[in-house]
Amino acid sequence: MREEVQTNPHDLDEETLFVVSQTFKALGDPTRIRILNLLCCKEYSVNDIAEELNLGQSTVSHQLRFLKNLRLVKFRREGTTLYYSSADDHIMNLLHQAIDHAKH
Amino acid sequence: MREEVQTNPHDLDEETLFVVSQTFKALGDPTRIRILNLLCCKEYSVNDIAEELNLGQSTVSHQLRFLKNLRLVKFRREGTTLYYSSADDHIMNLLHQAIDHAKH
DNA sequence: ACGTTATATGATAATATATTCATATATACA
DNA sequence: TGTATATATGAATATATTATCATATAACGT
Repeated sequence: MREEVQTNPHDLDEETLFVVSQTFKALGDPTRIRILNLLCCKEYSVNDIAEELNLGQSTVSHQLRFLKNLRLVKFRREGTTLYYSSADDHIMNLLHQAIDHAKH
Repeated sequence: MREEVQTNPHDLDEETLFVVSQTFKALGDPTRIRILNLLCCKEYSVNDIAEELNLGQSTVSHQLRFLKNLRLVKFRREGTTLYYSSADDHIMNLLHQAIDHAKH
């Protein structure tokens, strides 16, 4: 028999809550928003992202790992260079809805 | 003449970045998600929210202030009781899209 | 004015997060 | 094998966030 934690019908189950909050947390940081927005239309190497957005290489790499763990980005290797691109159309769509909304 | 900080056409302006990240930050916490999700369909008093979600009164009040500052919720007074309800249909829509997405 | 109830606020402590620096790894090529 | 380049990683620090506790405020009824 398994624990039934969820008792209130108007509340969300823990798993959903975790996934949703993690996803929005990913979108809740300016640096990650800038990276995702950049990756909207084409792939970029780590260094290109750092240059385009004026960020440190390490910062970009750390944030890409974060986004990769959530499967929001993916990459492909070419020699020593890794080309990152967006991986979740649905979440990218949410992001752009919010950006459009923010711009009025 | 004013400072032109934004030089890269693929990057977002600071104002948009701030609004978007703040909004997603609001949705990036389990407690706030539960509150917003509860307020989806009807209004609740602070104490009712606390009871329904098994949270402290102070916690709920603090989070409601956060959400109110972002105009994601509004309230109406009746005697000593404040009834809170959701105030931004667009953002509530984003939230429910993400919840549906998370539930597969 | 006083007590009661509902909510807000301020301070604190615990935890999480983001960036930076230094260094490690991995691939390519001479 | 040695060097160069691209990226990843770990540690440390600074900052932000969250929940809790105690207390304040605000409205109401007596």
